[in-house]
This record gives sequence, C-alpha cells and structure tokens, in this order.
Amino acid sequence: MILSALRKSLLEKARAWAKAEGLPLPENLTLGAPPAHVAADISLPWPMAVAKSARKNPLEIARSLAKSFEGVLEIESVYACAPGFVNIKLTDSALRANLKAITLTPETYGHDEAAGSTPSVLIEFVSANPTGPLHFGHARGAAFGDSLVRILRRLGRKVEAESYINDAGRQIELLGLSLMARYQERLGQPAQIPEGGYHGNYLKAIAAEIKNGEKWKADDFNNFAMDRILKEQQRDLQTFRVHFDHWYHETGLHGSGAVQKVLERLKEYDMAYEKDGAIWLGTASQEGDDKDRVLVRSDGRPTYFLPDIAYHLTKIERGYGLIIDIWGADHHGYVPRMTAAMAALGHPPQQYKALIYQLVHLFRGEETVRMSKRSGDIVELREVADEVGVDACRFFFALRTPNSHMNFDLELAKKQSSENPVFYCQYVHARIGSIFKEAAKQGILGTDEPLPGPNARFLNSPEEKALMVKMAWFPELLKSCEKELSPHPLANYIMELAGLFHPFYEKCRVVDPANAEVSRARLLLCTGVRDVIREGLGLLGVSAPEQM
RNA sequence: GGGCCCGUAGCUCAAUGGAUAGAGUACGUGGCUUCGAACCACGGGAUCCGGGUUCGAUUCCUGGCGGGCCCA
Repeated sequence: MILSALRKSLLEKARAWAKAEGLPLPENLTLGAPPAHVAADISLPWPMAVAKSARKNPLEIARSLAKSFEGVLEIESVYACAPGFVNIKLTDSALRANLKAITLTPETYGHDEAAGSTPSVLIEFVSANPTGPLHFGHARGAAFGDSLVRILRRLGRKVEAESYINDAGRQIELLGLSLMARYQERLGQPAQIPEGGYHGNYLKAIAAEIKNGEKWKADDFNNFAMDRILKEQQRDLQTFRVHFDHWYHETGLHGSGAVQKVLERLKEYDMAYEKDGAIWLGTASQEGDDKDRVLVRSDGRPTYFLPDIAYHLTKIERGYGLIIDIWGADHHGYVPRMTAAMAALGHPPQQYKALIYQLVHLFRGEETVRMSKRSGDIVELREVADEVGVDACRFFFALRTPNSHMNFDLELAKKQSSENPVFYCQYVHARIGSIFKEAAKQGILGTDEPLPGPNARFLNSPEEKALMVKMAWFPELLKSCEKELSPHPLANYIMELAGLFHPFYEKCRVVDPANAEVSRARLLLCTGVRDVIREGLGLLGVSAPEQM
C-alpha cells in the first residue's frame, strides 16, 4: 500500500513545513495521477489551492514544499511544475515492494487499515415487486448495488445486502386473481384477468403447475404465484452473480405490529399530525418535497409510505450505522420523503443515503422498447444475460456513472458483445495464463514455485514501470468508489490497466530461457497484473477466464 | 407548469475545479516462422449556446435550447 503510506509521510512533512512557513496546515493531501506527457508518478495540486489565502505565488509554494519532501523514503525525485504542482517520482524499490505485496496477498490488496472503526452498512437494492420476472430495467440497479457491496467489503467495511419484498397489498390480490384466471382458462372455463391485473405469459406457466386448484382460496393463489415468481427472481439474480444477505418481507412488518409501532413513534415525536381525518407526516420541511405526505388515509387504510417507514425503522433498530437505498430514477421523487421520514425517526441525516441511478433507455434498432409488466411486454433480465452474457452486461453497466442516461440497443448488443471492452480486460488475464504455461514448458518457473522478489530490479522499461505505478493506484481507486458510492471508477481503472499491459506484452518478451532472471522478474510483474485484474473484475461480478 | 438527472469524437461513454479533455468502437495506413493479432503502432476527428465566479471551468452559479424521469 505504497500510496497510503506515502500520503501519510507527505502529510506529516507538509504540516511541519506549513507550520514553519506560517501557512495554513493541510488537512489532507490529494494525490493525483499526472497526465501522460508529465514525467512523474504522483502529483499534488495543493499549492495552487492555498496560494490565494497564503497570498503567495503557487509555483514558489510548490518549490518550497517540494524541497521539504526530499528524503522521503518512497520518493526518487520531486520537483515543482507550473502553475503550481508538486510532481513526484517513486523509487523502484517502493514499486517493487508494492508489487510483492500484491502477489503475496492479492485477495486483501486494497484493504483499508482504518476500516475497523467505520459503521456497519446496509445496502438495499433491486427490491422488485414479486408480481413478475425481473426485467432488464432491474439489471442496472442489481449490478450497481452488488458491485458496490463487494467493493466496500473489499475495503474492509462491514456491509450487508438486502432486498425488500412488497408482498402485501392490492397488487398481490391482483396477482392472485390473475393467476386464478389463468388457471380457469387452463380448465377451459371462461375467465377474465381483472382490471389492473397481470397479463404476462409467465402466469400461464405457473397456472400449468397448479394441482387441485379448484379447492384453493384466494390466498392460495396469491402465495403460489409469489412463491414461484420469487424463486425465478432469485435464480436470475444468482445467474447475474448478484448476492443478497437478507430478503425482507413486507408482510412481516404487518404481522409484528411494526407498522402500528412506527406510527405511534412518529406521533410520540410529534412528527405526525391529523388533518381532515387523515394522518400526515411533515415532509414538506425537507428540501425537495413540496407538501406533506399522508400516512393513513381518512378511511383508516395506511398508504404504501407507512410500511416503508416501518421497514426503514427496522434498519435503524437492527443497528446499521449507514443505511443506503439504491433506487431507479423513477423513484427519485421518493428521496426527500424518505429522507424526511428518517430524520423524523431521529436517524442522523448523513447516515442515510438514497442513491439514484438513471433508467436505461432500451431499444431495438430505431424502436424504443417500453417496459410494462402489466401488459406483459417486457425484456427479461434473463434474456439479455443469456444473449449478451453476464460478463459483458455487468461490465457495460459498471463502466458508467449511475447518473448517466444510457442507451442500450438490444439488436446491437449481441454483435457488440464481441467488441465489449470487457474482453479487452479479460484478454489480459488469459494472455498471462498462456505466458505462465509457456514459462512452465520452458522450465523457467514451475507454477507452484515461490515467486522471486529481488529479481524485480530488472523491471525498468517504461512499460514495466507504468504497470507498477498503475497497480499502486488500485487501493486508491477502491477508495474513490467508496467516496463516490459507485463502482465505475474501478471499471475504468481496469480498462486503463489492461491498456498498459498489451504494449508491455508487445515490447517485453517475458519467457526467455537465455535471460532467466529477467524472465522471472517479468513473471512476477505478470502475476501482479493478473491478480489485480482478477480481483478488480471479481469486484464487478465479472469472471477472469484462463482461456477465451 | 414545478422538481430531479443528463447533454463531451460518427456511435457508446470517462475525466476529486488543474497540466496538451481520455478510452472502446467505427474509419485509414502499417505490423504475426518467436509467450494468444480478442493484440500493437501511427492518423483524422469532441466539451449544446450565452453570461458570471476563479490564477485556472467539461466540472461551480445563472439564463436559454434539447432529451429522460417524477409530480401537479
């Protein structure tokens, strides 16, 4: 973890320096990756940031600061650069040590030492209605949430993934009635799917499994339909490599009296009030919401909002320090409401985050595909995963910020899948696999032999150094993902790392019996790249194949 | 009508307020008797428009234009 160690030493030096200079002490130092034309590994823009308040020329600050960094263990050279950067080149030995750290414990490289003190996190995502199969619209949220969970876990945070199941209410009655209609249809009886019911073919398939349905009551149809649909959803998510620690059922809230309890709690806190016979929550005080919201209608029926608050109260009560909801943009209007509700329950506002991802614009050629479960015109997650592949699909999502409005052409998706950048990254992994096979064949290094450390001194071409520096950034990238609460910086990083490997491969012959020591050193480098690519792809739910 | 998000290369997208705005793909030209050419090298191509803040704006503020979503 060369960069976090470096940041620590630099901050120490910089604070001592600032104190002596009478400048404001830096709280933190941002390490940046300089652009390609700059001959440096690390860059600090800090002098420019303080130049104004210090009333000094940023370049002079940078010069002076750079001087104070001389002698830091990991630094080969340090210099100031206009308009006010401090640029740093790392020593070969620091890079070598980092490379060894990767290859020794690749599965924990990137772990944050300070993770122990952070609160436990609950991330809720997908939470699809149990009234039909998962459609492609769910895929983005599923990939987003699952990758985020994996990355936070990799950093060492305590994270749990949860999906909420809306298995109560009118929609379930409609589902049961729709299934009943399909069943009667199967028996040749006249049947009508109710108004607002579900017309998808999946209910025909479920109806075909029913035995002795003539004795069933409404609840039996409800439960049978939900059970089958949930199993399908869970199977699809498994295929998509999305894992949940908990499935939380709404019915459990009603059964346990949690809904009633949260209402009493809100009244007790003086957050809920009665007006026109209904019970309201004062959400309008929350920025973004323009009016208060009804919790219980004047006829005594709760709105869908109330059980949702009850559900979120259980998240607080279960002891999570940070509560994250991941919703599609079609629910963004819900954010201020739930934020207000969490605040009303006394949960610290900075410990609740609702993340919104933009919906995927799906089309075939020129034609937009609308997702409507009720009409039955849906593109299932499973279909796309089967046709395009889980790897290509997940990497495609992982590359984009959740805020991007993506276009996804189903017609081109399959064609494009062979051009998907994921293969560019996976190819690196497969290529390295071949290199090791060749090395074993040539007797350079048995695959089980311990890797040599000191030989890394032979790694001094620009291509090799670029790879080592890039790998040193991996732990920082994971932290960026945490800061932005998005996996997309990692996916883009993997692309860049892969982009550095291919030219290395062209210029640097790895397996060469005439230069066994260089070969071993390069094999060590390859091991590091392979590990970082494999771990990185793994965090995105993408496989790292030995062969393609 | 109000709110949230977005507008970057032909296309799909990157870029904690930083240096010469990057990739993939498409297009053009080269490169396999040597570890996988699913690759590499080179080339042309881009910040929606107008103001403002800043030493510095794709990024922040503001007014338009265009699109997605939610609400009334």
